[in-house]
Amino acid sequence: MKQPAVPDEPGLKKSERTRAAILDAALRLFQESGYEGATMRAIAAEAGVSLGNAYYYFESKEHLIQGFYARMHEEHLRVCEPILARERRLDARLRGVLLAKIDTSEPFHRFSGVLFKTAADPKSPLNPFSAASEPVRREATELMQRVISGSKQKPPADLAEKLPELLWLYEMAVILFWIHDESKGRARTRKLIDSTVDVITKLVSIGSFPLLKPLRGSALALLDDLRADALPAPTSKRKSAK
Amino acid sequence: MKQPAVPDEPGLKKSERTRAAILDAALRLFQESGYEGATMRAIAAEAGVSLGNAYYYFESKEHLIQGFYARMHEEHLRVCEPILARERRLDARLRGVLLAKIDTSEPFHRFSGVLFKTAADPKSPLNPFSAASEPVRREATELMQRVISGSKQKPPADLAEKLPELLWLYEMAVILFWIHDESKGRARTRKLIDSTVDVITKLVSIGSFPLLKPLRGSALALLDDLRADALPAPTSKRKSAK
DNA sequence: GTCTATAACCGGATAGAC
DNA sequence: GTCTATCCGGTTATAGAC
Repeated sequence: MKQPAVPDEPGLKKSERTRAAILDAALRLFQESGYEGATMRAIAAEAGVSLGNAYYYFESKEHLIQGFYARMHEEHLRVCEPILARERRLDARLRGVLLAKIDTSEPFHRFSGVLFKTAADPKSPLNPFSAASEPVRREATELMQRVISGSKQKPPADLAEKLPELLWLYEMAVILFWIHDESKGRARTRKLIDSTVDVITKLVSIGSFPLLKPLRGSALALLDDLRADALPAPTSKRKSAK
Repeated sequence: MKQPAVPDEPGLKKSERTRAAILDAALRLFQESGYEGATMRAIAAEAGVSLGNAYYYFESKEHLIQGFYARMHEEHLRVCEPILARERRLDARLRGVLLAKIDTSEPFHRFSGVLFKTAADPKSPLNPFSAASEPVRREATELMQRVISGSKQKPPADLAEKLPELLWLYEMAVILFWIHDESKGRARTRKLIDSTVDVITKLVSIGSFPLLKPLRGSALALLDDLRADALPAPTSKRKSAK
């Protein structure tokens, strides 16, 4: 019995270890050579397994990226804790969470374009709207819920209900911008975050003016349409799996 | 052999005809078998040329999609003419142009996902923000300019200046939604267009309220940041963006 | 010098033996 | 679970034909 790699991890079955070794090798090579540069053959070799064996654990090269997602989100959560514990203003909380996101993502900026590329395909399991991404999506939305509920500002009820999802969509837009951002220190993305957080908190605070009621109604109806297409309704039970 | 295909087109050089034949074959096979299903070998065969020859005319499979873009935009323009001649209200003009867009795009919905996927890659020439896409982008923005200037409604000057670009971005968002839309007759995209056109025209009409001046200022500054990223801008000095 | 064709190459993915 | 051998399709090298 050969030990593939990472041979002395405690309390893990062999298959778990092999799987982890492949994922580790992949992430290492992705950072080193980019997504295209890291061939499946090289990843398998780096992990000390055969090509076919790598495919036994990961259906496709794209599926290796799922692990990347999960690790990045974990790291983001960790970094957000002190921010959410410290800040009480909505704008500071939102700004902190977004800056943390791009900071923790920085090591992967180089191949994030390819990542987004595959994520944009409606058929890809990596698509953030897909059923496969539901756990990640829910966790990210919950983080936004915490951003709101921990702040002193209280938006009107109908808006508050949709706000976490809206902010998640906004976070995705920021990430999209970041992917295209080649400026030094991602200065442009930082500026964008500043500007947009400004606009958003202003929108939320004036959102309760009676004058804007019809507009708010239209906008919220719009969000319902959006979700109907992209996501199964969040409250619905798991009645029919796709 | 000697005559590739489409042998009796008038007034075109052989090379032009060969090029057109390859593009025709590609679009035909894309619709028939999807983007992945249509292999370069099959496209070449369908066009009556060798594989190597197809690559002489089109640098890569992706480059075949450029032709698709151009044709779709042409068709869209054609269909928009009567709408712009007829309608005078901003909402009707905008709605008409967007519905025309998804209607003319319908035959290609099936592989539009892959299309968008490649377009999302920052390095791809198909990326709508890239330099290579500048002509298409400019033409689409000009169409939005016509939508505004031909309407009875007159937005405030600072907003009017940015509006065509904003509406183009909005159009892109609608297309992104449409790509993911599998509902019958694209009912969801149609509904989305209705809702968003509603919201947008309301925003434009209340956009001149003095109350909203600071918000408008923030939003317009935001758009400047956005464009600075998309188009190579005069470099600002390294001021601490923190 | 513009076109066209054939024969590789390379890497993602699969089949099937052990 | 792990391997080797192979397929398949995008892409490239390169040799000739017009």
